[in-house]
Amino acid sequence: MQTDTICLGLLTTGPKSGYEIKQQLSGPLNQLFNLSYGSIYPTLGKLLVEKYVTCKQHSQEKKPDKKVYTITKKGISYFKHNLLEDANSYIRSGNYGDQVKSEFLMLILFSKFIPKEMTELMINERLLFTKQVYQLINYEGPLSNEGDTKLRATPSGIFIRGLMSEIINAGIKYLEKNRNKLGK
Amino acid sequence: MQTDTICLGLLTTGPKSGYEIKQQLSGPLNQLFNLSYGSIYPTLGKLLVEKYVTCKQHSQEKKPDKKVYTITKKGISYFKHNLLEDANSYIRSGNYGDQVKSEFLMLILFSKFIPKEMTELMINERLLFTKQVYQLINYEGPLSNEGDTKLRATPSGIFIRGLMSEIINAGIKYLEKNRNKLGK
DNA sequence: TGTATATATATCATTATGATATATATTATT
DNA sequence: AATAATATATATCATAATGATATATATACA
Repeated sequence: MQTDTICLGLLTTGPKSGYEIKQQLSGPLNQLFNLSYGSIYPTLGKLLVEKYVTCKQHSQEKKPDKKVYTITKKGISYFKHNLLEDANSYIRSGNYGDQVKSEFLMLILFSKFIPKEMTELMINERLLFTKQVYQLINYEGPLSNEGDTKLRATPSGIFIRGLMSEIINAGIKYLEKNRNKLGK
Repeated sequence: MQTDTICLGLLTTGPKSGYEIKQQLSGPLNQLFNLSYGSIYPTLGKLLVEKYVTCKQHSQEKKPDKKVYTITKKGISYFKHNLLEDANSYIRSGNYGDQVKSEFLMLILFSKFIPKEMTELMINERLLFTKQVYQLINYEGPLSNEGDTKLRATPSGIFIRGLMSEIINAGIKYLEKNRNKLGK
């Protein structure tokens, strides 16, 4: 899925800044699709030129100016069109897996070349991190991010949240039970 | 982790062609780190120039020429050095998560804009695919790929295989139980 | 007979990353 | 009280990676 489709998709739940789009993609619901600022900001610029979004500059007293983007009618139909094309090519592609780059698992794969205290440290940090993500996903209280709040209430948001929760939990449980088998 | 480090790391288990490196990264043990041919072949070229690997051209009767790369002593020490740097910066980074691009989950996230028969199809294909991956991971018989056979026997290979198996299984179980909740 | 898949390498336009720059407020540390 | 680090916010750009395409042959399949 292209960056423009993802940006527009996230804008369907309400106006957002580039910073908020990035936040949402790194936030509790997510880790489904990483995007850097270097691709988000230029994409929003292009979407503005092509009138798929409009932009309002909010000057805040205590923070830098915030550019809030709103999806247009043209943008919505463009998004829907792209999404259907993506769904079609996903089905036809024969490749139903995800694209993953796991620094952690590659380091574990080559862990026989790494001092075992270092590997232990890596596993400790990874466990702490994934437990935090697990708690964020299962957190039921109010969220500061509007987009996350809305997504959390939709069927797909609930579905994905549950899926991520199960997967992350399986990873935590496995790491805790089997980490001792790594060091031989 | 850079492409050169990964290529050298996979070559520590024995000589390989670019095609076999790609195979191993898409194979049963893996999906830990995707790399395209467009980054594997130029990287092997650079590693050859810098004498981190040697190359023997095997002309096969029925297939195109195969360039088999072997890691040198210089390559091994370069690999170990890079790996320790990567492990260090992983620990210091504060970012212990993975980089993921899941076309499937992004399509599910926006599934309210997709006809439900199409979403059903997508989920069916995804389930078939992940079940196949699960079987490949848990397959105990002989493997055609030498590198996979060797990796399967190492502690880190066994560890990662077990982890992937648990995670994939959690995903399958969740999808089967909860797919009906998506369409409302 | 024609088509699709597997083996095998290579290139390249387009896209994405990761680092860096800029600026300010708040929180944490020494 | 001073300093460092983190959070908010946008933007650019050199470098790196992807995804598509090209080339060539064999086998399996319909």
